[in-house]
Amino acid sequence: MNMTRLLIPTRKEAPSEIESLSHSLLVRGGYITQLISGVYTYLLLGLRIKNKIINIVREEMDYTHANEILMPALQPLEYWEQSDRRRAFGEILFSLQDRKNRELILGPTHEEVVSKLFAENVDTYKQLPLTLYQIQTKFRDEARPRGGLIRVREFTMKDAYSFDLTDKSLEDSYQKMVQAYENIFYRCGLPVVKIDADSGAIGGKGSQEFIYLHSTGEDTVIMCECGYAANEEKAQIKIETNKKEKTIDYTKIETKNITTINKLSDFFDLPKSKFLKAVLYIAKNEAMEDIPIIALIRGDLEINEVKLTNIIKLSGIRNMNDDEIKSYGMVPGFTGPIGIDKNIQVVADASVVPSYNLISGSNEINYHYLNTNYDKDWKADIIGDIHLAVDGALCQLCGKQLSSKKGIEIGHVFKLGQLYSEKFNIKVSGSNQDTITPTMGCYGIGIDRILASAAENTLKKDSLNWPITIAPFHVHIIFLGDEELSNSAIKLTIDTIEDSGLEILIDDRNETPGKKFADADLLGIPIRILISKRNTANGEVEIINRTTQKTTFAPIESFNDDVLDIYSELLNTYTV
RNA sequence: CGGGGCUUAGCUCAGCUUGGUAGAGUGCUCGGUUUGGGACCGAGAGGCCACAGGUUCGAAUCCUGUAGCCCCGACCA
Repeated sequence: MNMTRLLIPTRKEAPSEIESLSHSLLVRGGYITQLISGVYTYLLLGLRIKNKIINIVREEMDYTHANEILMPALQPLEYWEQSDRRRAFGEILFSLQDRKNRELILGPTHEEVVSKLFAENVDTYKQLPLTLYQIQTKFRDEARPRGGLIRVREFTMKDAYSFDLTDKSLEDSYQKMVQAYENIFYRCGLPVVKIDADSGAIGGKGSQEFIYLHSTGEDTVIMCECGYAANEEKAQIKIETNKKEKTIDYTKIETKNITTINKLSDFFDLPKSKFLKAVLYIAKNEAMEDIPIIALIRGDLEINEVKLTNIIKLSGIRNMNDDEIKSYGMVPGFTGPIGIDKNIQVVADASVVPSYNLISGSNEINYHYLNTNYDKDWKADIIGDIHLAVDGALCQLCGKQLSSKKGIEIGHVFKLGQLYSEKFNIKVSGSNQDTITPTMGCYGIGIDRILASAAENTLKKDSLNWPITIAPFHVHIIFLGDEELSNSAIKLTIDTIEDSGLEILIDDRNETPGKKFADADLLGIPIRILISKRNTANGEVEIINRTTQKTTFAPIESFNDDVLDIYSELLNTYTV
C-alpha cells in the first residue's frame, strides 16, 4: 500500500495529558486517537495490529476446538438481576432503555447471556465438554479510565466459556485454555507471568491472571525466586510467629498522644510485632445496612481489604471516619478489641492468635493496655488470613523474600463451578437417566491490552518495534528520491515480494528524508528497505532488519530473496 | 466518589497578575530552492479564547456556575 493513499497522521508531539510513553507513541504514530475519556478510534495502523492479534487468538482458540460465536452487546437487565450481579457491577454497567422502556445494558461481560444460551440449546451430556467463545466489544463505565488503552470504557475482549460434566473435565478444559493463552502471548511476542488471583465479582473457586510486568501497570504482583507468583490481593505469605511467652494479665499504661504503631514502637522500644493494630471499617450487608467491623492484626502487618471483604462476606467496605469511631464509643488512635460495643463484628488475622502479651489500644484517650492476649482477654467472630503481602515478606512455599512488581493484566482465567449453572437452571441429561448440572469456566483476554503492552515492550525513544507476527505491515519500503519510484526493475521485485504474501507499506510521499525516517521509526515495521540514488547507483537497495539492527545490501533485481529470508527468520522467533 | 490540575488555531503552547483590535512555533495551502535523520525563503488560509450567566463603556483576562479532559487516591469482572 502506498502512503500517499493512507491516513496515517503522525505527529511530532503528543497531547500533553498523555503520560505513558507507549500511549504517546501510539498517538504520535497515528495508530489510535481518543474520542472521549476511555474511548478510542483505531486508525488504519492500529486496526491492522488489532486484527492480527485477533487472528492469532482465533487460531489458538479454534485449535482447542472452542466454538466461535458472537453474542450481542445489548442485554436485558433482568439477566443481571437473575444472576444477582447488578449490584456487584453497580455503576460500571452502562444502562439504557428501549422505546418500550425496557431496561437494557451494554454488556461488560457475557456469563449471563452464555448461560441462557446454553440452557436453551444444550440438552444432553453427549454434547459436553463444550467451550464457546467470542471476540467482541465490551462496555464498562469505569470510574476512572487511564493509561491510554490500559483501562478503557469500550474495548475488545476475547471471552470464552467452558461447560463440563465433572470437576476433572473442567480441569482439562481449563488447562487447555491456559495452554492456548501461553501460545497466544508467545506468538504476540509478549512475555507474561501467570499468577494466582482473587476471583473478585465474577465469583468462582479458582483463578489465574496473565500479567505483563511493567511499571505502568495497575496490578501488584508478589513474586518469589521459587516460582510462586500471585496478585497482591491473593498472595499468601509466611509469618514468623512471635516467641512463646507466659501470658500476663493486662494493665493500663499512659501513652499520651502516642497514636500510631510507629510512635508506639519508639516509645516502648519494642518491635512492631509486639503491638495489636486495630482498623475500623463499615461494610454493607444484603439489606444495605451498615455493619461496623473491627479488624485486628499484628502491628508489623497491613490489612488486605480484599481478603477481609471475602472473609466477612459483606460488600462495600470502607474505613470508618473519626465521628463514626466515636459514635461506637471508641477513640481514634487508641482503639482495641477489649470492652467494645457488642454490635461490632470482630475479625482477627491469624497472626494475632498465637501472639503473646501484645500492647493494644484501650478505647480510652491517651491509654493503652500492656499484655493483652487473644482468647484470655478478647475473642474474634472470625479468624483468618487478612494480611497484605508486601515487598520483602517471606514466601510461604520456600521462605525466601518475596518481591513485588507492577503489571498489566492481559488475560484472566476462572473456574466458575456451578455458580451460574444453578442461577440459570442449566441442566443436561446424564447417561444414567439422571440430570447433571454442568460446571463452568470462563476465560478472558484483553485484545487492546495486548496491543498496548506489545508497544510498551518494544518501544525505544521515538520508535516502536512490532513483532513480525502483529506488525501492521511486514516490510516498509522508503523511497528517498522520486526518480527511483518509476524504476521498473525495482517495481518488479516489490511485486514478487507481495506475491509471496508479505504486506508492504511504500513511502512514496514527497517528504524530506528526515521526516520519512522519523515516521518510519514511529511505524515500527520490522523490515525496512531504503531505495535512493546512493544505492541504486550500485544496482542495490539497502535492507534493515530492525530487530537485529543489521543492514545488508542486495541487488535491485533480487532483493526479494533477502527480504523473505529475514521474514522467515523473524517469524521463527514467534512460532510455538 | 474524595483531592489536585488543565481547557486560547488541526497539534504544542504564550497572552490573564495590571480588562482596551487574538499571538508564536509546528502542521496545512501556493510558489521557489532543497533531499540519507523531523530542511530553507516568500506568500496565504485557519479562532464562539470550553459553555452559560454576571460585573464593566468595554472581558480570553475579573466573579459565579456548568461541562469536558488529565493526574493521585477509592473502586476495578
